[in-house]
Amino acid sequence: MLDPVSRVRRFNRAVTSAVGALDTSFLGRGRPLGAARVLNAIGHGRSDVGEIRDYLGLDSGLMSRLLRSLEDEGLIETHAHEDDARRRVASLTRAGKREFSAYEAMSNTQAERFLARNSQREALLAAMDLIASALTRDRIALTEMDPQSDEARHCLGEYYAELGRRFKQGFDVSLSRDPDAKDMRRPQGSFIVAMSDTLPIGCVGLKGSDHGYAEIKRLWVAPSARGLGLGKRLMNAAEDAARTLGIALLRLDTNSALPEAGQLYRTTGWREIPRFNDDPYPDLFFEKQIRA
Amino acid sequence: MLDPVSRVRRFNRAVTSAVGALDTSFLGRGRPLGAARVLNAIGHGRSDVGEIRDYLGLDSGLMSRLLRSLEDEGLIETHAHEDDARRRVASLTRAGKREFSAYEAMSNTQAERFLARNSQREALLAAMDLIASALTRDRIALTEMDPQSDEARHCLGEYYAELGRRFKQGFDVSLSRDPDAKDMRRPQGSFIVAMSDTLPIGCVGLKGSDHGYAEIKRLWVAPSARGLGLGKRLMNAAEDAARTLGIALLRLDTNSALPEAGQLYRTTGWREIPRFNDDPYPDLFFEKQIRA
DNA sequence: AGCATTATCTGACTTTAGTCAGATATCGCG
DNA sequence: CGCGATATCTGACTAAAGTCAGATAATGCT
Repeated sequence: MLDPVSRVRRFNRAVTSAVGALDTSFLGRGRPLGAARVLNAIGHGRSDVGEIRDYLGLDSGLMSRLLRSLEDEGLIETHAHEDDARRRVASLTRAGKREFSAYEAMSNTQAERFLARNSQREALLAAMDLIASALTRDRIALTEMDPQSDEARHCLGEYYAELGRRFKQGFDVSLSRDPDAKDMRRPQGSFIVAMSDTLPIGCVGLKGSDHGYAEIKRLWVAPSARGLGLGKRLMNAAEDAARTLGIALLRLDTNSALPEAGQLYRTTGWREIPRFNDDPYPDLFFEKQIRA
Repeated sequence: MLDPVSRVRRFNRAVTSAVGALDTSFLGRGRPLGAARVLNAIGHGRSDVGEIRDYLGLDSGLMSRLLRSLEDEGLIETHAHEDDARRRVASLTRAGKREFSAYEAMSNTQAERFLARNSQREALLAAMDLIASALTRDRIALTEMDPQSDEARHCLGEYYAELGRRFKQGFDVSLSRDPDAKDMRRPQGSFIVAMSDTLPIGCVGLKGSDHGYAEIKRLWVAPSARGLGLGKRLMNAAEDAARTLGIALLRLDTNSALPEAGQLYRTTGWREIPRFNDDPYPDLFFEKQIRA
């Protein structure tokens, strides 16, 4: 049982039984699993009834009854949607929030126990990130975000750390031409984060300027998400953003110590040009004309 | 959402939905999940009705009805157990085997598709092994096996490959004092493999001799299973085997390039002794007196 | 205003899963 | 042989999940 397929199937069996255990523990709060799932979906911020139904894959009749039962328990309230009175919006009552926290606490303890029982903590977490990214690759969402949001700052931190590891001389942001956050916000520019579920796994910045071109900055993909074509998706999104901002010419700088980046640019219509700034880190410069 | 617990929970969500997808595809064969699970348990070699019931955690009434429905479909037959007519033994009919293969094919294709869709194949497999080992650590079974079984040879192959990587001068089995398989079979000795589900993840050999002592050889734990105390469990099992064989003195040789092994021996009652053989690879020698 | 579309809800089901109290047959052991 | 233990089965339930055909109400578009 050593071939790749058997290994995947062994993994499936192992997680199936672990997942089953969590479901069983959820039953411990005296509520059927279906109702518990709806309650948790609402707790995690999914308020729109239709959205919850899609997310959980429920029939509309069933969904309606589950909502009713949670309402009867006094855990949720529903209101008509502001802009469309056909739609309903659910929210937790005070009691619902308590109940939701109890489920959250169970999930958290279970996760903590798993981590505490095992000594290869960092290796396990990296393995989990990798597998989760592979499993959810079709559900990676690219979202425009503020360059100073938690998600963006996480990505940038990881990006700088990686440059520090990969450049022979290390990397110090303060020596680099660090773009101003405001140049990566509309209307000057844009900052796009790739989210897999709740985890930021990649980013790219579009930095506007008044030199007649905008720059692509801080393209980063988490190690656990490489090989999924995410770099290309981020670059496309950045180009789309540039188009909506009426920008026709893009430039970027990079370093030959990051060969996969250079490779990506060369195969997606970028053209090498002479140095156009005095940042000490980059040694490769590219330009791309985009058409609206 | 970057703290360890959130990462574990993101992983949980990702695999939950993947596992759910497989369950749904199992429904595609027009049979409720419960019946499909019983059929697959039988196909995987679990024939005893009680064993299946335990494995799947079913009530005896429910189990009985599921068996009956599979029988009505003509997929299985049940007979009284040879030695105990109260127990029943189930087996697949020809049609049952066909149906089972159809489920197997679905599981295999799903696994293959997952591997094919992702480029980091080896990294993914290693991550899956690691997580599966961590999740099933309580269910790792140590089994005495023939040193020439597939499982044993897999372990030995991995062991030699690892020595090759860790010894500065590499490792060539033919230069080492490779123990004869027959010295690691009863009644001379023993060979023990640690199985996690169907995957061999560790081994140890007990090599009998006529010098008044036996040797511990080929202690190996798969990288994905380190940190679970498996080395110690394997050593204990080998000592137990020695006791049942009436052996009172154990020796072993090892190399200082494998510090975790030396550490294990020192903390479990082994005492360093002078070189007792002319094998070119080891540079550390230990001995342990065991009491019956 | 009229009408097809959309979102949700209600009522009337069926199927699946699970529970529990006996019934039946066999076994191990004195 | 007799008796308590064990393995499975049957019947009679309940609960949960899921299905489906309308009903109701609001919306978007002409």
